[in-house]
Amino acid sequence: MYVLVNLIHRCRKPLWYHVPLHLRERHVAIDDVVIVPLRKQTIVGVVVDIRVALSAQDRCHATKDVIAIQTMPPDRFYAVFIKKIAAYYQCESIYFLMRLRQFLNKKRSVECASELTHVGSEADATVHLTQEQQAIVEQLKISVDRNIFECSVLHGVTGSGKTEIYKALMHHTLSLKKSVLFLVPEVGLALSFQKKLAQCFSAEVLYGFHSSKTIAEKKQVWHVLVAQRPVIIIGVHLPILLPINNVGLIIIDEEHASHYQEQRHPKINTKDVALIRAHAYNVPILLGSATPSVASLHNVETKNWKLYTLSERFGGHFPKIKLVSLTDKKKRASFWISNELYMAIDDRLAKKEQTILFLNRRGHSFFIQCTSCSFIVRCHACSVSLTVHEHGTLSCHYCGYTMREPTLCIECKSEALVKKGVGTQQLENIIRALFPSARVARADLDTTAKRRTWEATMQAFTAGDLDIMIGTQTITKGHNFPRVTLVGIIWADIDFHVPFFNATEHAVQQLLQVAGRAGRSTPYSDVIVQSMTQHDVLESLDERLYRSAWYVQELEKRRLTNFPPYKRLVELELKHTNEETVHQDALELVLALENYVAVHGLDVDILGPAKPPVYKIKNIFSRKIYLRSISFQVIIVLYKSVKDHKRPSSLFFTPNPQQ
DNA sequence: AGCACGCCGACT
DNA sequence: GTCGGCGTGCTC
Repeated sequence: MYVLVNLIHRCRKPLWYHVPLHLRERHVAIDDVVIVPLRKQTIVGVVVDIRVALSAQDRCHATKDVIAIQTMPPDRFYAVFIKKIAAYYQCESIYFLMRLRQFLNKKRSVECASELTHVGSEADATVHLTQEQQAIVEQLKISVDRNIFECSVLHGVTGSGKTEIYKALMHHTLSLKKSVLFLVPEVGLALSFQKKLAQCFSAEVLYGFHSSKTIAEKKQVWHVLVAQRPVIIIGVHLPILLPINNVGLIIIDEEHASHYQEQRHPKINTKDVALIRAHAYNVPILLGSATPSVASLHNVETKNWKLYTLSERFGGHFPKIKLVSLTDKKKRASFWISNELYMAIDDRLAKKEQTILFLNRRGHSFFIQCTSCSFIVRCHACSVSLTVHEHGTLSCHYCGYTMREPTLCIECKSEALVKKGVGTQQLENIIRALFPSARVARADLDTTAKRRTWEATMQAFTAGDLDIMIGTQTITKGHNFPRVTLVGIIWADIDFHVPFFNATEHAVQQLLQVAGRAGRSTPYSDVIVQSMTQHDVLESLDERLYRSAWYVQELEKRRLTNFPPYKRLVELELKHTNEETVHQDALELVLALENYVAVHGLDVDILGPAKPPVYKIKNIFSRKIYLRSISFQVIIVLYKSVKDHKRPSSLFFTPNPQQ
């Protein structure tokens, strides 16, 4: 017997292998995962065809033997699901299996890993719900019971207790012997949720599955899935691709987060894949957020998605929001701290209350420039300036390249080097100088290596051992600090002018998330929003007005500019080591696309080619082209007409791109 | 993806 | 004459 195997190796041609006698009893089938030799390596592949004997033309090579047939967790919908996402991302199914590679590889020894020994008391299963929460849970339970595909958006203002609803639904799903996929947009959140949920679920049903878990811990999950036990799996990207036969509910928390899209190609978006999975498995999916995405809210209007609202805070009250211009020099205590913010911080210190200072410094950041020749220290491999870090080093956010801070200008040898922009480190120094007696800490999560100190900072802040915490996006989500009565946003409009259709959406969501850290258990609290320019969005920066004011305005803007959710958008990215080559390829690709659209009379807009803001990463140049249409299927037809053209650059397809 | 093969430039 | 750059193409 022979099998045709698609290799996990970006080897485009499937190859024939012989199934030796001792493996025949395993009844190899199409879509089975097998381990086969290739040259001197052993690699994983998927069976795509089976023959009793090979014809003469197929047998031109001496076929090698299959080494093993891999035991996968049983999952009757898995093959169909993988085929659907392969069609959505216009790539081969094998790419998705590559993400699960470490579980498929030879080392079978780990498969019989011993059961974890559980320590600690049995978890307390009681969940206390408000009437508002209880009513929502009862509605959602019905779709879990009935096993039907249903999308629900849970719009719960910050501090309204969305987690309590998740908990109740998790209990219910487990009681039906079904599993829950619980997804959050970053590892730090996955860790803190696991801690929180461990108080009401035993370690036998609660599993984390993400990059900060060891391989042994992940193998443990694999083992549990093979055994088909009903479990809760918490993660970011990977869990949505696991074969789980008994999924009963998928929960996407912070569903607005752009982080759900992976950074490397194919740029899988966990939320989109989860929607496809829920549909393929006929299970309900719950999308929770204090600031639901425009796309999800629009689906409530047009696609019969359900919308549930938690409009009251569990404890505490909503903060008072104050807008302050940063441009008036006379009104500043320091360059980045307005008088209003200074007075407010001073007031909280006197009252022994806590302050969060938020600085969003993605992209433009803290760099070194020469004042005599205006040279900026840049990365040699990426098209970005190097960022100033502690201990006199400069490093690149994209490739990690690090160098010592120069004392002379590299270009003109002048000594007139200045640090420009604002960074959390610099802000910390300013705050320490302004408030020498305050206990100040910084919580930015640049490297995963710093996770320990980051957690320690979070804990100290929660316990009240700190007065002021300075941080970036990582402090915007999830955490509950009861003693915070002041949130200062240093530079609110920093991201408003990013050239992407949903730039303001992401900026507003982030600002509301961080503003929501204030007043979790106090009757009063303030948010001071500092900005460089006047912006009408900032005027209505109140989460209670999110749907009634901001969303309505933003939706109208999208309609007028022909962007999602009114049109479907796909990003094509070309990459090559030579900039001239990628530029030529992009021009030719646009011509080919325009030609096909004209000949076949398709209703598709072709935007670009554009040189992206960061056009070189690790010495690879990039160009982007956007395809826009009412119909995703028409975009696919158009893409298929050009994807296999011969060109030096590699071409990548990203549906529903998130800036 | 690796790894081998192969065709041109630099060097003992 | 040989060493080694990496461009091209194959892997059952």
